Amino acid sequence: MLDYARMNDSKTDTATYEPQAVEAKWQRRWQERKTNTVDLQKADRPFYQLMMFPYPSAEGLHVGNVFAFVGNDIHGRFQRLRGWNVFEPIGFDAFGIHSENYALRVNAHPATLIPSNIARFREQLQQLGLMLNWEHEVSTTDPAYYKWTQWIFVRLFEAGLAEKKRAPVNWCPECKTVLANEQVIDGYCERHPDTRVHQRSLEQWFFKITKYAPRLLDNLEWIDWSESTRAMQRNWVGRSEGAELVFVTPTDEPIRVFTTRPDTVFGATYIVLAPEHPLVHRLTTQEQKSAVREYRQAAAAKDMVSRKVDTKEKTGVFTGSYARNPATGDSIPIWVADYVLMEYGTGAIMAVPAHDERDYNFAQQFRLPITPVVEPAGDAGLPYTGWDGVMMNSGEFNGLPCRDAVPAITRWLEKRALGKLETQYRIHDWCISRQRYWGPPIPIVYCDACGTVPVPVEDLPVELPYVEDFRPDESGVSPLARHEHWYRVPCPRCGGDGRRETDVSDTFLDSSWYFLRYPSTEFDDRPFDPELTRKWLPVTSYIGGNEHAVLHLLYARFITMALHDLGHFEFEEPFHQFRAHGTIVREGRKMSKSRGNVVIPDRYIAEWGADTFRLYLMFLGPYQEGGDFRDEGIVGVRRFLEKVWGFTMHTDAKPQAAVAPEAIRKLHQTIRKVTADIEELRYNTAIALVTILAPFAPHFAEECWERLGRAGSVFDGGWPTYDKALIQEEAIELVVQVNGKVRARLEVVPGTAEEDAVDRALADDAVQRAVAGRPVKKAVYVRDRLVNLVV
RNA sequence: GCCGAAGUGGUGGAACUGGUAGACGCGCUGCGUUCAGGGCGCAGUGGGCGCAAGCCCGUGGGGGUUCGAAUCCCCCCUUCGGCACCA
Repeated sequence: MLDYARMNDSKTDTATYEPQAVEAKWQRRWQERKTNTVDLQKADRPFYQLMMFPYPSAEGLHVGNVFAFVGNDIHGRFQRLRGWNVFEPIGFDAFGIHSENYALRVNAHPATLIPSNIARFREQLQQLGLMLNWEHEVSTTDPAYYKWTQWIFVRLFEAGLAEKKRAPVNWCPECKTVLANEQVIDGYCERHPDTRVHQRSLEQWFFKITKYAPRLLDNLEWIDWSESTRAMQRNWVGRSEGAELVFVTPTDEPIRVFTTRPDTVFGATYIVLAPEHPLVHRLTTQEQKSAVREYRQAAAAKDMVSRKVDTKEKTGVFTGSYARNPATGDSIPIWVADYVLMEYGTGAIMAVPAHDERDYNFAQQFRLPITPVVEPAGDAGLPYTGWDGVMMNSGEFNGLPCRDAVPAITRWLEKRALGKLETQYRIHDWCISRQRYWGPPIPIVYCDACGTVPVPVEDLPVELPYVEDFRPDESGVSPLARHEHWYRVPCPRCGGDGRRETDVSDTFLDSSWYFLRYPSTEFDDRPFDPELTRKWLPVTSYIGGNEHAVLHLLYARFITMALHDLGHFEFEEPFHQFRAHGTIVREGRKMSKSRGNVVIPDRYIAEWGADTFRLYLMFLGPYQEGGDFRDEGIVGVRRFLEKVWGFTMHTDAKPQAAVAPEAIRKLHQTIRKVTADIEELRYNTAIALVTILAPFAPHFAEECWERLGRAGSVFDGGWPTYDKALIQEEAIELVVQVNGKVRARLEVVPGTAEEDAVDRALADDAVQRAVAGRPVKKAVYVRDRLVNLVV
């Protein structure tokens, strides 16, 4: 409703701020004038600002996407204003179970849904006013893209980094496919929080990421990443330093164990094998045969969750055999128990009940001997697991501190070939096979004569056929296995009868290299042009959510390292700088559809405009922590823009107009502060001060720029610099403290000498009252800041 | 248990290398705007005492270092996130 009286009241002679009109105008103009594109070949100051490309869901962009993109965009626009040639590309991660499940639910085909979802996303992204370079858009479902995803598979296969093996894998009965370890949360499917994952033994393709474990960890020390993200990766890769020790058995094969405490080997009173351990069978005596068989069957029936949950109640069974403790020479019993896991270490442990909680529980339960070999520094009961102690009951090593005993004892055993120092990693190989439809087919052909044959590069891509029946089933093979006309092909090597691999690859393979593709989208004969790659990569700045810390970010690092080792480029880390942003909650709670508190960006943009919405999202809290979205808050940001609008419309554009020195000084102080804030991603505090709005509210800034009579785009105008001399105040407030408490404030000229400052402080009434006649013992002077008088 | 991040008014959050705690916003209170108000303007807004000038207390809790601590050190508590029968 228009109120003319009010409009006259507000003394507006220019139209009021109408964000919708301003935004539509500038979005159109940016497109026409190609404001947001950068010539990748010619650019001489490349800056690659990467945001995590979205999965184009049917629901459209959610506020988490918007928060992430706007944060990236501000940084990208800012760097551009500072003179960099900023490349800010976007794409769509459209393959995968997520899309496929949605298609199944609404009874449609993903191949028809995805294009319309992408169209919708494009429209929404346009509305946000991001500085996106649409000429380099990618979609992982485009054969021109996944041709190279398959090419990466072939390269890794040829390098021996991909292998097919039968292995116990995580099977989600709901997804009807295997999951990578990274996709299993506490034994439940990442996508189906109520569905327990169970073990199933299947032939699967694995990438040997474990081979890269040491590098994936070591490089974390020098890459410039958020500490939280690095910590998550460190935990996930999980390095343990220790030793591998050898326990001789009656069979010809000894038991190898991994331990982080080789110093305690004299206290190893029994051995435990995982139920799946290959030696169990041969080490089981006749009398124990049925008991062991029964136990192993029970363990196999348990799913991974219940096996890992109960940590106190231990179960196990004696094999009837004994092994020789390499340190004491004693015969110690060999047990089988499911608290030892086949996937970690060697699948066997030496049990030191005096110094390990689990072994202690087990020993008590089965009345096994407990021999202390570490004398604790203080008085600690058993089990004592600390490192502050000295060896006892350990022969010639008695009296040695634990830490020194580790190398000493290991070396002593090594002389007799019974041990060596060893490092273990928790990470497992990356299972990339998916028994589903909506993904790039794994480019392999099986041939009776030639075996496993990779599809030659010139035959790529292996296109995903359009099939109506793509519903997954329990069989453990992909729906593509039901389409004989597709999988029956001649062997690429001998031309004989061949059969395609029918599994498709994990979505995370698609997204593990998209940033390599962006600069090179125009080339269809190479995945990434060597020259452009040398110029634009590694990515200069990557900002995204920590939900991808151990999935996408780890896989992308691995693929980059592998391609580096194969000689494709110089760098081995894809993202020199990565910053994790926080999450947006609403009124203190997580957003969820069931709670009905999801922020729908379109609505806010329609009501308030994209600039206000962008600004508000950034104002909520520290970008790296996220914030609480409250509807009441957004109005303040809008008022702020309106104030600036009114001010701009009334400003005389004549540059020589006399401006108060005070205003110039404030401006320069602001420039200094805002420059530092944006560099550090402290967007919330930068906004509170500014007239320098462009990275935050780009349309708004363009409009003001134009109305102030400037030519071109504000983004080509450069970032203002501040003048140190102009920041200097003419008079500053000097705080006077007496015994650390503020008692007075004095106006002084900058650079006042200590003596003068103290004299002036003492002359002040309030200071005199506080001093109360006592002698001044000491005076602390911080130039232009404060005087502290100690009495 | 291990690793990481964080605890500041009614509220979201500011505070540079230790130097005026509470910027900026929301909310609230009062006043004004010839009715009204999801508008605008002005003033106020950490707690306590006081007519006032002013004084005292205050950054999760307890110690410490310092002329001076939200900030540094030690111990503890809480919240969030990651890892976890990982040997």
